[in-house]
Amino acid sequence: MPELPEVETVRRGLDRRVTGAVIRRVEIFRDSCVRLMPGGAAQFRDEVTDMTCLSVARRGKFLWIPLGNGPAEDAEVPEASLSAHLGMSGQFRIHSAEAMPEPHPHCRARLSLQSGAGDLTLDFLDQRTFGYLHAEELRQTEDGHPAGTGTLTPYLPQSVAHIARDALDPALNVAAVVAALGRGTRGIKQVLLDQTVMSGVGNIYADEALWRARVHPTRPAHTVSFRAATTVVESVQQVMADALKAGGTSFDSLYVNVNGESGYFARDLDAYGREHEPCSRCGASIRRERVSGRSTHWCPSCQRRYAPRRNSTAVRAKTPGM
DNA sequence: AGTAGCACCTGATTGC
DNA sequence: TGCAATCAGGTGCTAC
Repeated sequence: MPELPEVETVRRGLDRRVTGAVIRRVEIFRDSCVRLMPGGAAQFRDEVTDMTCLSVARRGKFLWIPLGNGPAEDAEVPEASLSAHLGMSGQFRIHSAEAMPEPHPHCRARLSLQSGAGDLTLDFLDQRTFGYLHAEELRQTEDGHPAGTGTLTPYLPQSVAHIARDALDPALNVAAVVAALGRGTRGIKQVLLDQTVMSGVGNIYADEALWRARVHPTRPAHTVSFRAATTVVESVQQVMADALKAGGTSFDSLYVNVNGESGYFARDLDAYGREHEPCSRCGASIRRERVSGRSTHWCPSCQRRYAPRRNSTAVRAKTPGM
């Protein structure tokens, strides 16, 4: 499930049942679900089999399980990382050995785990196959803070090193994010979606945060004031915290937690998916338009499109309406 | 350096 | 009814 609140819901579900368990068997049903490893599925199987899951960690939408050779102790230096990204449609499902169904048609991999509470299977499902698994090395974070949510250690997988800390990370450098949101020629929504500035924001919560902050999604970043950019960051943090409380947003069975259950935030969305419905703040009709390939929603009354100030000497092209 | 565009996939839904 | 076009919540590579 794509954005931060959904991935965090999955992380919590995994953490409760997987931490401390030992990976005993790996079945790969579709080789291409293992990426970023020269040896592919076979190498993945070799590197994770018989390793212990020390914890389940997350930064933005990236998940990883620090692996060790002995009993689970999150304080120790992990030997390796079992890393995962859910892409657009990835899911993890956990079943106890007694109640294990046949693998779902979209099941790409199944891990069999031995835990203190009994044997489990961990299925990785992914309809659109943009998600993936891999095993890799970890490295220390530069700031020495914990690498993300769900780990106390500063050890971060190599593949996550280029991703900024996420919106709900206490170690996030908010001032740097605010500065970045006010820089460049891209629209502010594009900057919000840039995972190297601040991670975890996807298409739904970008639209929601900008609606809350009353900022138009295509407004060029360099025209956004310090004050407005600050409000945008705070709105991102608030909307994600609200969504997390509701167990994330889901529209259908593609987006569920590790037990296959849906979250409830969809009914609390104010902009995303509400084209032609009245703005819950002012009543104007919510608009939708494709902006660089992504469906973008906003209130044309609360979120004014940027219109450069008229210049008496220059003749300007007519700016399109809202 | 910063940014836009496209490629990577499957499946459900919409429109002719 | 059947088939094609369109849409879906992400990331990363390439080329300008």
